[in-house]
Amino acid sequence: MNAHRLQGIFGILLRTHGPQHWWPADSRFEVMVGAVLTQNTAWRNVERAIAALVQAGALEPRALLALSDARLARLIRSSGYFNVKATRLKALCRWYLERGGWPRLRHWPTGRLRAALLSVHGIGPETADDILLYAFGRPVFVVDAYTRRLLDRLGHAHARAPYDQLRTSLEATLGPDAKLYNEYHALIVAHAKHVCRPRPLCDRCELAKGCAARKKER
DNA sequence: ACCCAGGGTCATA
DNA sequence: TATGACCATGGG
Repeated sequence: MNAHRLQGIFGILLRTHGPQHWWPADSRFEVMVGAVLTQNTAWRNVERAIAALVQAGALEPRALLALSDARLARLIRSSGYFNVKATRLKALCRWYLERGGWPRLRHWPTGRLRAALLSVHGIGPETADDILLYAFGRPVFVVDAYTRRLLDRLGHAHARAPYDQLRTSLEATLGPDAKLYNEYHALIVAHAKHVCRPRPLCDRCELAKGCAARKKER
């Protein structure tokens, strides 16, 4: 799939859904926390968990680390997998503080930052890339299940390829552009939520023209 | 009652 | 490399 096609898809998504203004958070640290909490979880449930952390004054790395595991798990209960995610949040906070937080990490080259994030227990490729793009502003294309599903339906050759293969393919085609990647990923999520559900309703959007799932249903 | 949601780890083949 | 079990809440 060439650059023109990818940009065309972007244009359709943008016209259909409008600018998304992502990531919905008030701070870089909130982006990082949200990236962990939203792992395989509806955003609605994450919002409640973040509100509880704010209420507890724990949306800050030191304050979060000061909580007991049980207390933290209770606060983020609504986001599901709360025991797992409590451990992951603490691991991320420790990593963040031990390296001097934003004042230091902001100077790290993207490759080193990505490798470091991936070394944190519970931070996989998508969570790392959410943080790189939306907290650090790095030109990294975030790939998620929605991205694969959409690109697969539209006939992208690497839609089912391993994570980094698809990511680097998209980045190579589009060129490094954090603003574009920011909006593109947000639009894909918006599209998945409002139009292109697992049972495709592609008739409602312009992408219907190239949608394999729609062709199959007819 | 079932499926899905802005994944990741670990054990196994 | 590629499956499958597991983690768990909340909405449709």
